[in-house]
Amino acid sequence: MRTDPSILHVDLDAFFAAVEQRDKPSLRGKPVVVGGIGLRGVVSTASYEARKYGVRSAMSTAEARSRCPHAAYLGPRFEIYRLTSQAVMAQMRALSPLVEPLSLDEAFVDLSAAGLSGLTVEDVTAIAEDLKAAIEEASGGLTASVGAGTSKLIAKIASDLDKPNGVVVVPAGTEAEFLAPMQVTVIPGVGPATAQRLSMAGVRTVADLQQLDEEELVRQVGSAHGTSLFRLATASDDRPVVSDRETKSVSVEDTFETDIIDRSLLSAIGDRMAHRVSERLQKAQLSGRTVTVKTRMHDFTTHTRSSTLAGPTDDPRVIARVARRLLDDSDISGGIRLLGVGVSSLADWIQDDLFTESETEDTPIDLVELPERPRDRQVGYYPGQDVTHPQYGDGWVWGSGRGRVTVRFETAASTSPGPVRTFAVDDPDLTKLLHQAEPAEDAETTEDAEDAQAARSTEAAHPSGAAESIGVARG
DNA sequence: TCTGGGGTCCTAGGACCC
DNA sequence: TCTGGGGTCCTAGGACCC
Repeated sequence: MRTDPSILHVDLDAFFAAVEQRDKPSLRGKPVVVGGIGLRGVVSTASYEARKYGVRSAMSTAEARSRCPHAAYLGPRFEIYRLTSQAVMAQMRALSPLVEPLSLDEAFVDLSAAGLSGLTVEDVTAIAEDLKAAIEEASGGLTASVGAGTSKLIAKIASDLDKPNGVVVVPAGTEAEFLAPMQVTVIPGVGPATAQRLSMAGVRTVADLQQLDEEELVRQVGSAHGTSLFRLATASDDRPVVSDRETKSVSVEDTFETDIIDRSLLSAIGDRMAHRVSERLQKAQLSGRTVTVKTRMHDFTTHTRSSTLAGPTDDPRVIARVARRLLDDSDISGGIRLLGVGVSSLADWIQDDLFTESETEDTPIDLVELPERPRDRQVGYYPGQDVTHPQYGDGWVWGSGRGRVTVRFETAASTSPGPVRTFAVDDPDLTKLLHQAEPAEDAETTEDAEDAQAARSTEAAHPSGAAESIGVARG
């Protein structure tokens, strides 16, 4: 066990909202809510001004709007947050080489790795104040709250006690009494379900927890959880600060504004998600063996289907193919509100493509998958088709019918959905992008003839014949 | 107008092998 | 023919975190 409070936990105050207030001076001092702004959005971060009205993280945006109608409601700008986060993390790394980021706005810093020892409460307080000043300077005015103690648990809990813009250092040797009066839910990992079980055993505070013996705790909440909870409650937490934790999975998911029943539309969306997962795997130089498809029903019940390949892949076609098969095995009757595609069992190397053949052996799937035949061919658009518009940029067809086509615009790099707009099918501004998947027999119009031509040239560029069914022309 | 999106870790059961 | 244990891998679901 450490003998001085050398672990810091740094937590940026209302991070997303604070960045927006930094970049838009008119929002300073006003309620700001960052999160999903659609029908089914939830709040990511509320500024302190908005919290006065009861707006909280994870609350539905609809409820937030009713509590604080005059707040500014903003969609998240993750790229900006990421850059700001990097600048902040750099300040911590300047203090100590051992920094463990937990998210964009939180990190542990181990001062002992900086060669600092025998630290008093006054020493650590001064270090924390200096760090806060450096963070404020480097981030363009963001404040942080810092907790310090002899362990991660103590530092983490301490950083929450004087928010925003505070510093709390817990002296070595006082940990158990520091924790004792607190509710068990202050311990990270104790959520509603565990709290409920513990309360049935008469445990509400950490002091209650400290009275329980380990075997009893394991009986209540299971082996792993019970053991770790017992250690945390008695403040015997010697978990190290770990600077590079490996990624275990990569996934993309989307909740739809309204439930989707149409299988061909879901397949097209699933293909897109597979491509985005692949892009992120490739960027991180990762590949994985297990593909998972997640569906959430109208009643919020959630199901996953997964399939493990013989070797790792980052190939969008392979991920899309497996995902499509898993989705075909899923019950979507009644419609689904969410679809997700993920890859896990990650390796930092990519096996040759050989395994792919054996994987698909028992479930033959055409290398070039065409979207199912559109139900409404006379409109000339089908779900998933790539289009472009001079004003809105590149997008893809979300749905069509009755002489109109609905398009979702999003940039390839963005993970968040863009705007959805509806056009007349003969709108001259809406152009079909060259697309592999358009069946050749439909090459009646000039555009379609170009499509067929493009399909052939795409074929030439992919001698395997395995051009993506979706997204060929996307930048 | 209920309930996001990105993750991590754990459990439990079945298959399969020794 | 019956009875078994242990280990590993895979799958599905759940709790939890920011």
